[in-house]
Amino acid sequence: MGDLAEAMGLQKGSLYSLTESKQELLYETMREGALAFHAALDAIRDDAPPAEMIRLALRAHLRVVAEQLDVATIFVREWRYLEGPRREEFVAERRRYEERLRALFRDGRELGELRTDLDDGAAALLALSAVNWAYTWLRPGADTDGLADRFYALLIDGMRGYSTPA
Amino acid sequence: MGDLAEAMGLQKGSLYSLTESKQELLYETMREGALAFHAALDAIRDDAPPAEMIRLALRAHLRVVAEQLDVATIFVREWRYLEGPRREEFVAERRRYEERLRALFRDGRELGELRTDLDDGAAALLALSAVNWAYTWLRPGADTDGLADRFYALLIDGMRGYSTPA
DNA sequence: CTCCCTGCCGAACGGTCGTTAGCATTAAGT
DNA sequence: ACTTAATGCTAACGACCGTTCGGCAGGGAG
Repeated sequence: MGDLAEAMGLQKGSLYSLTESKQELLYETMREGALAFHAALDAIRDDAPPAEMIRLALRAHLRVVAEQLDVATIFVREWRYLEGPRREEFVAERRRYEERLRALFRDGRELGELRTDLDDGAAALLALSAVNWAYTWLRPGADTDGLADRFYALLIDGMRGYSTPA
Repeated sequence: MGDLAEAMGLQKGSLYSLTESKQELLYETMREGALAFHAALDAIRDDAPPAEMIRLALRAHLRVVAEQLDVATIFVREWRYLEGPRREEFVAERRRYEERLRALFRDGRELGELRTDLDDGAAALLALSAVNWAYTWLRPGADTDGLADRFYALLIDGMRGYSTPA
């Protein structure tokens, strides 16, 4: 709170006419993160084939991380300092997001675009790991679309064979 | 330190006849983590083909995470509270580990087992993201070998086509 | 011009936490 | 038996930090 006040040019105590508590601040930032990630996912066209949806979802997620690095950091790392019902709300929110991502892989399998023996749980976990870890190395201004496409290519076509024609 | 003392059945102050400071404790745990990860990588047979090396490296890493979850957590998340030269030492140590992993992908490409247009930087980053994120969901006692093999299969063969015959 | 509300200040409170210092106890070494 | 060292306890210090509270300034409404 001291650092925040200094950055705002205020006294420490003056913050409490703007927010209720530090927890509340953390909570609101978490909500902002959840909103940003879900909104980014909402914004991609939902009439694309499943694999393309996955590519766009990776782009959307990485873009949020790069453009709102502080919010993303809260959403990925600092959320665990939330207490009580606010923490539970976060866990539910994140589970919902992960489920949306997993659904993309399940659709891809069921609609025949991805391999029929795909373990969509592992696939979603792998993709989520990549994007969740991104806050540690992504720098604002990076070419997130290019990065997402590289990850997408690796995930879809693998590292062994050559890419199958589109 | 209070929690630690309580867990050891000691008074807070008594810890300081066993360690120099909290920083020192954090530093030693980080060293233990670095040692464990490197040792696990050393232990895999180095005469295997590159792709197999990657599979074994994933297994080795996940095993360390599951068996020494606390140490792995320090190595992945808490290291940033290290200060001064100890922090720099960690950064160098981690870079060395990442470089070792990246070399596996480079070898795979150069020796012809992985695709010739492989971006080994992105490939290593993807693999590292998966294993680094593991501390958030891996539970002790999990089947880490099976998990590693699932990740390996996804990374190598991709999610689209069927596995190429061995 | 006055009243009141809002925003901020300044200071202090209360709690937490890492750390230190001095003392008591015990076991080992010579 | 005397020294030495190790081990842990008690108590307290000092710093940090989130939060509270009384009061002051200033600007808009009446």
